[in-house]
Parts: sequence; C-alpha cells; structure tokens
Amino acid sequence: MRTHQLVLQWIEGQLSSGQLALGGRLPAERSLAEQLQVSRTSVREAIRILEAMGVLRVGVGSGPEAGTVVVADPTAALGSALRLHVATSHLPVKDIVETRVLLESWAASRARADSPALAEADRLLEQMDSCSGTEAFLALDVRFHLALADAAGNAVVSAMMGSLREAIQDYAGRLTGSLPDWESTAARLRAEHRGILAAISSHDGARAAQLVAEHIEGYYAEAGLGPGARSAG
Amino acid sequence: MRTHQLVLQWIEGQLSSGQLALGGRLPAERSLAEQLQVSRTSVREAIRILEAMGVLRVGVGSGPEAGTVVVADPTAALGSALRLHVATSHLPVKDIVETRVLLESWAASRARADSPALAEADRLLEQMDSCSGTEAFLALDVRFHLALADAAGNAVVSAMMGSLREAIQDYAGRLTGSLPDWESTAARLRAEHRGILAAISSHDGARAAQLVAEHIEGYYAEAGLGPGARSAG
DNA sequence: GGGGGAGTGTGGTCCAACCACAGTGTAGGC
DNA sequence: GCCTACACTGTGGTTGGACCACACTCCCCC
Repeated sequence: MRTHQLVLQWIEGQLSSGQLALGGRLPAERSLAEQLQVSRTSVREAIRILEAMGVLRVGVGSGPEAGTVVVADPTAALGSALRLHVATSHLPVKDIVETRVLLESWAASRARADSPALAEADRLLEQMDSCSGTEAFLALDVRFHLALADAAGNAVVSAMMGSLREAIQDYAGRLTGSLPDWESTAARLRAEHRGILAAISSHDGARAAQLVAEHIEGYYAEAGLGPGARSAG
Repeated sequence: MRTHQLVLQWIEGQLSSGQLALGGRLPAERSLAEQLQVSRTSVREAIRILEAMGVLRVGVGSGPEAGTVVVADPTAALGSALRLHVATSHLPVKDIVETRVLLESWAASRARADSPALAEADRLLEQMDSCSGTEAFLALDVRFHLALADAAGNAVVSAMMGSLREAIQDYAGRLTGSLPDWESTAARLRAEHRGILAAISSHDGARAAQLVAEHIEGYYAEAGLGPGARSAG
C-alpha cells in the first residue's frame, strides 16, 4: 500500500470514529507527518485528495481561516469528477441531462410545501424578475433549482443534482449563446418556475414533477440538444 | 492559483481538446514537470487528484502496465467521495438508500429487454443459485444490480448507482450479519431477482421498477434500517 | 496607551537524492 | 546456437531539507 493511502486511511478512520468531526482541525502537516512516521509529502498528497473530495479545506497563515479543517461539500467532489469524465467524452451530456431530469422531477414530487428552502426559492424568483443579463439570470436559476432539491430533504439527491449542474455548466452556457431570442426564453423560464412552485405549494407533487421534467427538457431542446444528441467531446 | 491546480488545468485541457484520450499516456512526471516549468511535487499532487477521480491510473516499472494512462472509472471517484461524506455523518445512510431506490427503479423501468447486460444478469443469477457463503452471494448481487443499471443505457446513472452501492458496502455487510436467517433471506432475494428480470424481459417496465423498489427497501427493512433510521456515524 | 516591528506557526513550493519495480539488452556459460 | 544471468534504463514512490508567503501574536518603543 502506498504511503499516502495509509494517511488517507488514518484520516478516514478519525472521521468514522468521530474523533474528527465537521469543523475539526487536522494536526499541522509537519506534526501529522511525524506522528504517522511518514514524510510531509505523503501527508500533503492525502490532504490534496480529501480537499478535492470536498472533505477538507486548507488555508495558509494563522487564525480561524488557516490550517486544515473538516468541511462537508459533497457537490464539489461529484461535480469535478463528472466534469472530468465529460471531458474524456466518457459521460455523454445526454445522459447527464436525462439524470438531471430524473433527480429533479423526483425532488419536485417529494418537496415539502412548508420547507424553508421553498421560501428561499420564492425569493430567488423575485430576484430573477428584476435582474438583467443572462449571466446573473443563470446564476439565480442554478440556485433556484438547488433550492427545489433541498426542499425534498435528501442530501444525496441534492448533492448529485448540484454536481450534475456544475458538470455541464460550461456546456449549458454555450447553449444559451445559441438561443434565437433570449428575452422571450427568459420570460418563459420565469413563468415555468412560477408554475412549478405553485404546484409544490398546492401539494400536487405529480404535477410539479411533470412540470420540472418539461422545463428542463424544453430548455435543452430549444438550445439545440435534441433527444439523442451526443456530447461534442 | 496554486501550482498543482495549474497542472490540473493543463491536463483537463488536454482531455477536453482530445489531445489526450482514453488509453493515452501522460508524459513521465519528470518530463511533465520540466515542460510546465513546475516541480515534480506539484505534478504528482495533480496526478494524485486525477487518480482519485478515476481519470488516471498509474503504474510503476516498465511495459504496458507502467506509466500514467488515462482511464474512465467515474464510479471510483463518486464512490469514495460518498463514502467519505458518509463517514463525516453528513450524508445519512437513509438518503443513500432512498437515492439508490430512485435510480435503480428508474433503470429497471428503462432497461431494454434485448440488452446484452441482461444476459449477463441472467448468468449472474445462475451463479448465485449455486454459490455458497454470504460473501460470494453479495459480490454477485452487486454485479447483478450493476448489470440491471447498465441495461438502461445511461452511463451517469450506472456510475452513480455503483458508487452508492460502494459507499454503503461496509454498512450493508454489517446489516447482513444481523439477519436472523440468512438462508431464507437469500432464497427470497433470488426469487425477487428472477421476478425483476422476468418483468423486464416481458417489457413491463412499471412492474420491474416496483419490484426493484420493494426488493431494495425490503432488504434494508429486514436488516434493521427502517424508514427514518439514521446513520450510526 | 498606541503603533510598528520581531517572532511564530501555518501551508506552498522546490530540489536533490535514493528506492523499488519491470522490461530490455547484452555478455557469458553451456 | 541457445539460454541464463546480469547490468542498464526508465518509470513511479518516498524522503529530508530548504526556502517562501502569509496571517496572526506579542512585545518593545515612542
């Protein structure tokens, strides 16, 4: 077994046993290296991996922002992993969109009408009404869809949804540029968002799921990613 | 920007542009370091991350197994990421099981009856009939469920399903140990597998999806993970 | 009492060296 | 002529040490 894997195993053990919890701090790299009788390089390689996995956050200097602390950002890990595999043309964009429809429509059907995430979604819609520029609109759109996922109360689905969105963010951005009339598209998207939120609020999960599916598929279809289209690579 | 991120960016660019494809080889660490004008340490940190993401595979020595080659193993990345976040108690096991039901029942409803993956699933069932020991049975069970997912033809769903399974493998193993009567449970699981396969073969996607959902939920319920149970941490 | 510099500890980076490994080529013995 | 055994080459794996930038803390000096 390679040395950095030993370090990984030790850290994972600390996490599993609860001796290292969310917000906790890892010993300094030099201390940990000495403690585990390995080189600082190996410790750093393990920390790099966990950082990429969204488990650790590292900061230089002193103070509360410095050092290596335990965080929980599953979306980061899944997102970059998916993005990389899309880059290798191993995961077709079509499959990602399809999966996104599956997860989001499920989330919509399960969303609780009294969830605080829905209130957040409502606020985001108001901001989208008054915002100008496709960049700002799309940023709010991302947050709106994530809020819907959160309302379903499943952390795994939320994380996966966010990562799917992140993985094809660049791709979606390019699609948007090819739209014939952005203003009318934005108006339609706004209306569809309202409809989805209304369906959830009236406890009509099935309708909400259907609207979400049509919302997403309609967008990609309009932007040129027809059913059966493959990734450009 | 940190140095290893520059290396990451360069490699991802090579992947996106197609200059580095599946099966391709990265330059040797020393060469790449010189080429990018960074230290070998930084190159190695980047390679570690991509290895953890299931994008690269490294091997020592000489020959076809040696060097750093591009592979495509999305499941590895998603699996270890999910496992780590389960370890931090940030992702409840309940949510993972729920997501697994969602993905697998969708896959079952979409599985094509003429898919070669289904033939593979059938072979696996025969092996399960004649195998003894819970370890071997569970290993075949994993492959059976993955084959079902592959039959749906969505690489993203397959990868996510495999990673979910991997993330809670240890957990499921412990559950199995607490079963009152493994033999009868195994017999039931075998029968349910046959039923799922039959439903898919007869193009009854809706029934296949329902059977899969009951199959998975039933197993975890019998093993003690009732609806609403949380991860033990 | 307040401001500024020294001190401390953190991660970030680099280098030079050595090891283990696996395939290759070659020189030697048979 | 063939085959074995050795050295060679190039790969990643690991180590120790050195230096840097950064951010905070403390203490001296004004």
